Amino acid sequence: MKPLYHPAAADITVEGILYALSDPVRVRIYAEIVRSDCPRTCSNFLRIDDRTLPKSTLSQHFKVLREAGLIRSERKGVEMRNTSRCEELRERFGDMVGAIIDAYKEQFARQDAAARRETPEV
Amino acid sequence: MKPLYHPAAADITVEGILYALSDPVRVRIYAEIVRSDCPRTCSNFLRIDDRTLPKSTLSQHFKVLREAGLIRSERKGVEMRNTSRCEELRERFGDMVGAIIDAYKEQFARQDAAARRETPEV
DNA sequence: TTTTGTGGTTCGGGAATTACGAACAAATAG
DNA sequence: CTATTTGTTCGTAATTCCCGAACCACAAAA
Repeated sequence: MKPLYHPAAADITVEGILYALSDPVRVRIYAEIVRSDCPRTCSNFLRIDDRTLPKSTLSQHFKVLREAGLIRSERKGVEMRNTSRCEELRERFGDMVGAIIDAYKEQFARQDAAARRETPEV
Repeated sequence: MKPLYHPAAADITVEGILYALSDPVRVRIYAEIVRSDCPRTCSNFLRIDDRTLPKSTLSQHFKVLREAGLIRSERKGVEMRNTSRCEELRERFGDMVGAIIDAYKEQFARQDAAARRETPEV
Protein backbone atom coordinates (compact mmCIF):
# COMPACT_ATOMS: atom_id res chain seq x y z
CA MET A 1 0.00 0.00 0.00
CA LYS A 2 1.23 3.44 -0.84
CA PRO A 3 2.88 5.36 1.95
CA LEU A 4 0.87 8.31 3.22
CA TYR A 5 2.14 11.67 2.14
CA HIS A 6 2.47 14.34 4.77
CA PRO A 7 3.93 17.69 3.83
CA ALA A 8 6.79 18.99 5.94
CA ALA A 9 5.77 21.94 8.10
CA ALA A 10 7.67 24.29 5.82
CA ASP A 11 5.74 23.06 2.78
CA ILE A 12 2.29 23.65 4.18
CA THR A 13 0.55 26.43 2.27
CA VAL A 14 -2.16 28.86 3.24
CA GLU A 15 -4.16 28.12 0.12
CA GLY A 16 -4.03 24.40 0.86
CA ILE A 17 -5.37 24.96 4.34
CA LEU A 18 -8.10 27.33 3.22
CA TYR A 19 -9.20 25.04 0.46
CA ALA A 20 -9.30 22.05 2.82
CA LEU A 21 -11.35 24.03 5.33
CA SER A 22 -13.69 25.55 2.75
CA ASP A 23 -15.77 22.38 2.80
CA PRO A 24 -18.25 22.10 5.69
CA VAL A 25 -17.88 18.33 5.93
CA ARG A 26 -14.11 18.52 6.14
CA VAL A 27 -14.33 21.23 8.76
CA ARG A 28 -16.65 19.12 10.89
CA ILE A 29 -14.17 16.29 10.65
CA TYR A 30 -11.20 18.48 11.39
CA ALA A 31 -12.88 20.26 14.29
CA GLU A 32 -13.74 16.92 15.85
CA ILE A 33 -10.17 15.72 15.44
CA VAL A 34 -8.91 18.91 17.07
CA ARG A 35 -11.44 18.70 19.87
CA SER A 36 -10.97 15.03 20.57
CA ASP A 37 -8.41 13.60 22.95
CA CYS A 38 -8.02 10.22 21.29
CA PRO A 39 -7.33 9.88 17.54
CA ARG A 40 -10.33 9.67 15.27
CA THR A 41 -10.78 7.19 12.46
CA CYS A 42 -12.37 7.49 9.09
CA SER A 43 -15.41 5.45 9.99
CA ASN A 44 -16.13 7.66 12.96
CA PHE A 45 -17.65 10.00 10.39
CA LEU A 46 -19.82 7.80 8.22
CA ARG A 47 -22.71 9.82 9.55
CA ILE A 48 -22.04 13.51 9.72
CA ASP A 49 -24.22 16.57 9.70
CA ASP A 50 -27.31 14.37 9.18
CA ARG A 51 -25.94 12.84 6.02
CA THR A 52 -24.50 9.42 5.33
CA LEU A 53 -21.28 9.60 3.38
CA PRO A 54 -19.78 6.77 1.34
CA LYS A 55 -16.42 5.75 2.65
CA SER A 56 -14.68 6.49 -0.62
CA THR A 57 -15.75 10.10 -0.25
CA LEU A 58 -14.59 10.17 3.35
CA SER A 59 -11.27 8.71 2.38
CA GLN A 60 -10.82 11.55 -0.09
CA HIS A 61 -11.71 14.14 2.54
CA PHE A 62 -9.11 12.72 4.88
CA LYS A 63 -6.57 12.76 2.12
CA VAL A 64 -7.25 16.42 1.46
CA LEU A 65 -6.88 17.26 5.15
CA ARG A 66 -3.70 15.22 5.37
CA GLU A 67 -2.05 16.64 2.28
CA ALA A 68 -2.97 20.14 3.33
CA GLY A 69 -0.96 19.49 6.47
CA LEU A 70 -3.86 19.78 8.88
CA ILE A 71 -3.80 16.25 10.21
CA ARG A 72 -1.37 13.39 10.66
CA SER A 73 -2.55 9.87 9.83
CA GLU A 74 -0.99 6.66 11.06
CA ARG A 75 -2.05 3.14 10.28
CA LYS A 76 -2.62 1.20 13.45
CA GLY A 77 -3.63 -2.31 12.58
CA VAL A 78 -6.62 -2.12 10.27
CA GLU A 79 -7.55 1.38 11.11
CA MET A 80 -6.15 4.82 10.65
CA ARG A 81 -5.44 7.09 13.58
CA ASN A 82 -5.84 10.74 12.72
CA THR A 83 -4.52 13.49 14.91
CA SER A 84 -4.24 17.22 14.39
CA ARG A 85 -0.95 18.97 13.70
CA CYS A 86 -1.91 21.89 15.94
CA GLU A 87 1.49 22.83 17.26
CA GLU A 88 3.19 22.92 13.88
CA LEU A 89 0.32 24.93 12.46
CA ARG A 90 0.34 27.41 15.27
CA GLU A 91 4.09 27.71 14.92
CA ARG A 92 3.77 28.53 11.26
CA PHE A 93 0.46 30.38 10.97
CA GLY A 94 -0.21 31.81 14.39
CA ASP A 95 -3.86 31.80 15.31
CA MET A 96 -5.18 31.61 11.75
CA VAL A 97 -6.47 28.07 12.00
CA GLY A 98 -7.90 28.69 15.45
CA ALA A 99 -9.70 31.79 14.21
CA ILE A 100 -11.20 29.80 11.35
CA ILE A 101 -12.42 27.03 13.62
CA ASP A 102 -13.93 29.56 16.00
CA ALA A 103 -15.72 31.34 13.18
CA TYR A 104 -17.14 28.05 11.97
CA LYS A 105 -18.27 27.12 15.45
CA GLU A 106 -20.21 30.33 15.71
CA GLN A 107 -21.69 29.85 12.26
CA PHE A 108 -22.78 26.30 13.02
CA ALA A 109 -24.36 27.48 16.26
CA ARG A 110 -26.29 30.15 14.36
CA GLN A 111 -27.43 27.68 11.75
CA ASP A 112 -28.54 25.17 14.35
CA ALA A 113 -30.44 27.90 16.15
CA ALA A 114 -32.11 28.97 12.91
CA ALA A 115 -33.04 25.38 12.12
CA ARG A 116 -34.52 24.96 15.57
CA ARG A 117 -36.59 28.10 15.00
CA GLU A 118 -37.91 26.58 11.76
CA THR A 119 -38.76 23.23 13.36
CA PRO A 120 -39.41 24.03 17.03
CA GLU A 121 -38.72 20.44 18.10
CA VAL A 122 -41.00 17.45 17.48
CA MET B 1 -26.90 44.94 -17.26
CA LYS B 2 -27.64 42.68 -14.37
CA PRO B 3 -27.45 44.20 -10.92
CA LEU B 4 -24.49 43.09 -8.82
CA TYR B 5 -25.31 40.69 -6.04
CA HIS B 6 -23.83 41.42 -2.65
CA PRO B 7 -24.74 39.16 0.25
CA ALA B 8 -26.03 40.83 3.41
CA ALA B 9 -23.52 40.68 6.25
CA ALA B 10 -25.60 38.03 7.99
CA ASP B 11 -25.50 35.80 4.92
CA ILE B 12 -21.74 35.74 4.54
CA THR B 13 -20.39 32.27 5.24
CA VAL B 14 -17.05 31.07 6.47
CA GLU B 15 -16.80 28.47 3.71
CA GLY B 16 -17.50 31.11 1.09
CA ILE B 17 -14.70 33.28 2.40
CA LEU B 18 -12.23 30.42 2.71
CA TYR B 19 -13.02 29.19 -0.75
CA ALA B 20 -12.62 32.66 -2.21
CA LEU B 21 -9.29 33.12 -0.47
CA SER B 22 -7.99 29.65 -1.32
CA ASP B 23 -6.91 30.90 -4.73
CA PRO B 24 -3.58 32.73 -4.80
CA VAL B 25 -4.68 35.08 -7.57
CA ARG B 26 -7.82 36.07 -5.72
CA VAL B 27 -5.87 36.64 -2.55
CA ARG B 28 -3.44 38.92 -4.33
CA ILE B 29 -6.37 40.89 -5.64
CA TYR B 30 -8.11 41.02 -2.31
CA ALA B 31 -4.97 41.93 -0.37
CA GLU B 32 -4.33 44.79 -2.76
CA ILE B 33 -7.90 46.02 -2.38
CA VAL B 34 -7.55 45.89 1.40
CA ARG B 35 -4.18 47.59 1.34
CA SER B 36 -5.15 50.30 -1.09
CA ASP B 37 -6.72 53.59 -0.16
CA CYS B 38 -8.54 54.20 -3.41
CA PRO B 39 -10.83 51.59 -4.94
CA ARG B 40 -9.23 49.14 -7.34
CA THR B 41 -10.61 48.15 -10.72
CA CYS B 42 -10.62 44.90 -12.59
CA SER B 43 -8.07 46.01 -15.14
CA ASN B 44 -5.64 46.97 -12.40
CA PHE B 45 -4.89 43.27 -12.27
CA LEU B 46 -4.46 42.20 -15.86
CA ARG B 47 -0.89 41.41 -14.94
CA ILE B 48 -0.58 39.72 -11.62
CA ASP B 49 2.04 37.49 -10.10
CA ASP B 50 3.99 37.48 -13.39
CA ARG B 51 1.06 36.16 -15.37
CA THR B 52 -1.28 37.82 -17.79
CA LEU B 53 -4.88 36.97 -17.10
CA PRO B 54 -7.73 37.30 -19.57
CA LYS B 55 -10.31 39.77 -18.39
CA SER B 56 -13.09 37.21 -18.46
CA THR B 57 -11.18 35.20 -15.88
CA LEU B 58 -10.55 38.29 -13.84
CA SER B 59 -14.19 39.20 -13.98
CA GLN B 60 -15.05 35.78 -12.56
CA HIS B 61 -12.52 36.21 -9.75
CA PHE B 62 -14.10 39.51 -8.79
CA LYS B 63 -17.49 37.91 -8.85
CA VAL B 64 -16.32 35.20 -6.46
CA LEU B 65 -14.86 37.76 -4.07
CA ARG B 66 -18.02 39.86 -4.27
CA GLU B 67 -20.44 37.01 -3.74
CA ALA B 68 -18.37 35.70 -0.87
CA GLY B 69 -18.93 39.08 0.76
CA LEU B 70 -15.30 40.12 0.78
CA ILE B 71 -15.60 43.14 -1.47
CA ARG B 72 -18.16 45.66 -2.54
CA SER B 73 -18.31 46.64 -6.22
CA GLU B 74 -19.86 49.77 -7.63
CA ARG B 75 -20.06 50.81 -11.24
CA LYS B 76 -18.62 54.26 -11.69
CA GLY B 77 -18.90 55.29 -15.26
CA VAL B 78 -17.29 52.69 -17.39
CA GLU B 79 -15.31 51.10 -14.63
CA MET B 80 -15.95 49.17 -11.46
CA ARG B 81 -14.79 50.42 -8.10
CA ASN B 82 -13.98 47.64 -5.70
CA THR B 83 -13.56 48.20 -2.00
CA SER B 84 -13.18 45.81 0.88
CA ARG B 85 -15.95 45.12 3.39
CA CYS B 86 -13.46 45.08 6.27
CA GLU B 87 -15.68 46.47 9.00
CA GLU B 88 -18.57 44.13 8.36
CA LEU B 89 -16.19 41.18 8.18
CA ARG B 90 -14.43 42.08 11.37
CA GLU B 91 -17.76 42.56 13.04
CA ARG B 92 -18.86 39.11 12.04
CA PHE B 93 -15.68 37.06 12.00
CA GLY B 94 -13.28 38.84 14.31
CA ASP B 95 -9.70 38.71 13.16
CA MET B 96 -10.12 35.63 10.95
CA VAL B 97 -9.74 37.46 7.66
CA GLY B 98 -6.88 39.55 8.99
CA ALA B 99 -5.08 36.43 10.19
CA ILE B 100 -5.48 34.86 6.76
CA ILE B 101 -4.10 37.89 4.97
CA ASP B 102 -1.16 38.07 7.38
CA ALA B 103 -0.38 34.40 6.85
CA TYR B 104 -0.45 34.89 3.10
CA LYS B 105 1.80 37.93 3.32
CA GLU B 106 4.37 35.91 5.17
CA GLN B 107 4.08 33.04 2.73
CA PHE B 108 4.49 35.33 -0.27
CA ALA B 109 7.53 36.91 1.35
CA ARG B 110 9.06 33.46 1.88
CA GLN B 111 8.34 32.43 -1.66
CA ASP B 112 9.80 35.62 -3.08
CA ALA B 113 12.89 35.12 -0.96
CA ALA B 114 13.23 31.54 -2.15
CA ALA B 115 12.83 32.61 -5.76
CA ARG B 116 15.50 35.26 -5.30
CA ARG B 117 17.81 32.62 -3.89
CA GLU B 118 17.23 30.52 -7.01
CA THR B 119 17.83 33.38 -9.40
CA PRO B 120 20.19 35.74 -7.54
CA GLU B 121 19.18 38.65 -9.72
CA VAL B 122 20.30 39.25 -13.30
C1' DT C 1 -3.79 -21.93 7.05
C1' DT C 2 -7.92 -20.76 5.00
C1' DT C 3 -11.98 -18.01 5.84
C1' DT C 4 -14.45 -14.14 7.20
C1' DG C 5 -14.85 -9.49 8.65
C1' DT C 6 -13.45 -4.72 9.11
C1' DG C 7 -11.27 -0.39 7.84
C1' DG C 8 -9.70 2.00 4.19
C1' DT C 9 -7.85 2.99 -0.72
C1' DT C 10 -8.13 3.04 -5.72
C1' DC C 11 -10.42 3.15 -10.11
C1' DG C 12 -13.73 4.71 -13.42
C1' DG C 13 -17.25 7.43 -15.20
C1' DG C 14 -20.93 10.83 -14.86
C1' DA C 15 -21.80 15.44 -12.79
C1' DA C 16 -20.39 19.77 -11.60
C1' DT C 17 -16.80 23.63 -11.85
C1' DT C 18 -13.42 26.31 -13.88
C1' DA C 19 -10.73 28.84 -17.37
C1' DC C 20 -10.67 31.47 -21.27
C1' DG C 21 -11.59 33.16 -26.15
C1' DA C 22 -15.18 35.45 -28.65
C1' DA C 23 -18.99 38.17 -28.78
C1' DC C 24 -21.61 41.55 -26.51
C1' DA C 25 -23.05 45.71 -23.50
C1' DA C 26 -22.57 50.26 -21.47
C1' DA C 27 -20.37 54.55 -20.81
C1' DT C 28 -17.39 58.15 -22.64
C1' DA C 29 -14.48 60.74 -25.91
C1' DG C 30 -13.68 62.67 -30.27
C1' DC D 1 -22.19 58.91 -35.32
C1' DT D 2 -17.62 55.94 -34.53
C1' DA D 3 -13.96 54.46 -31.76
C1' DT D 4 -12.15 53.30 -27.12
C1' DT D 5 -12.21 51.59 -22.71
C1' DT D 6 -14.06 48.57 -19.07
C1' DG D 7 -16.21 44.77 -17.89
C1' DT D 8 -19.91 40.87 -18.47
C1' DT D 9 -21.89 36.84 -20.71
C1' DC D 10 -21.80 32.73 -23.50
C1' DG D 11 -20.01 28.45 -25.20
C1' DT D 12 -16.93 24.91 -24.78
C1' DA D 13 -12.76 22.41 -23.50
C1' DA D 14 -10.41 20.97 -19.53
C1' DT D 15 -10.29 20.00 -14.85
C1' DT D 16 -12.06 18.49 -10.53
C1' DC D 17 -15.38 16.20 -7.57
C1' DC D 18 -18.49 12.60 -5.95
C1' DC D 19 -19.56 8.04 -5.21
C1' DG D 20 -20.29 2.97 -6.38
C1' DA D 21 -17.59 -1.10 -7.32
C1' DA D 22 -13.65 -3.50 -6.83
C1' DC D 23 -9.73 -4.09 -4.36
C1' DC D 24 -5.94 -4.33 -0.51
C1' DA D 25 -4.16 -5.10 4.18
C1' DC D 26 -4.61 -6.66 8.56
C1' DA D 27 -6.78 -9.42 12.33
C1' DA D 28 -9.44 -12.78 14.41
C1' DA D 29 -12.03 -17.02 13.92
C1' DA D 30 -12.43 -21.53 12.35
